[in-house]
Amino acid sequence: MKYSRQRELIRQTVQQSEEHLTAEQVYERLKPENTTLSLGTVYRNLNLLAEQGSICRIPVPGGADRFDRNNDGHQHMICRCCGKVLDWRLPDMQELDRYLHQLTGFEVDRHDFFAWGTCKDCQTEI
Amino acid sequence: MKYSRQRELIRQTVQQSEEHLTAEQVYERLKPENTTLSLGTVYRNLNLLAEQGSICRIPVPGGADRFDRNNDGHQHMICRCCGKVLDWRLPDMQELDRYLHQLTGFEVDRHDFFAWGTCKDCQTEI
DNA sequence: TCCCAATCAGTAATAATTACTATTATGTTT
DNA sequence: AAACATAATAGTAATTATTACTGATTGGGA
Repeated sequence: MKYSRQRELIRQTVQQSEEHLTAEQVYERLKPENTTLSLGTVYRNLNLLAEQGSICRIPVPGGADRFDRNNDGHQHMICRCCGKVLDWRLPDMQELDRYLHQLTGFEVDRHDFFAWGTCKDCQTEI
Repeated sequence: MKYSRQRELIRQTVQQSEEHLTAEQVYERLKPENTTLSLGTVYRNLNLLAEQGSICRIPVPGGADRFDRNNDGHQHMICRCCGKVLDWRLPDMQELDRYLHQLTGFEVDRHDFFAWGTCKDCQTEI
């Protein structure tokens, strides 16, 4: 893979962010300083980086995919009300994989675990 | 909620299918016998039925949502190769909810747990 | 039977993402 | 350092999944 300034900027943006950014958000953050940057370039590079493993895709059902600097198998909790995404960790995923393999012959290579609900802030608002 | 012939047909189609159908697939199955049926009607009713709990939405990351007759909190395994969706069951989800609530205050009302990988059939093909 | 809101069909619009194409940048070879 | 091959880009068009809109139809109670 050939170096590109754009890809480098996109990787840094995701890796330096505390939030889980969408492609659009990455674009918006970089566009002011990089006027010729194209949204297509952001999408293409986020896909490349996710495939290659340097960032992690969070394929949020019913919304735009988000990207996360961490790629260490943590899970996500999504608030139906405000769309916030929280991280948490579910232990013993490997054991689950072994169990599933025994049961079905399925070779699992990744998990997307979403817990849907209402976050603390939104509960008090209602 | 008022009765409608279209909604009834859509519910039956999902509930009688062994597979996990997309809105498009439900439409394709019903269209030949119901020439005036509209795709919008299929989407609207699938949403209604899912909200009301008589069918279950499977929001597949990176693809069209699928609908399942079962609504009993089972999980799904998706084959990257052929797109097949398998069912399985993860025990003790309630305990997990309690744990998450204690940890974050998040009120969890549903889980989407996807295990991604390669199914038995596709493994032998490669 | 009359009425009204729920539902429909058909179409247009939207949102997220990918595909296409001509141009530019990168790394390598002379 | 100039020339080359090709990966990557910008900008735009296209695609996919889904929702919104509108005027006609239908279900079910008064």
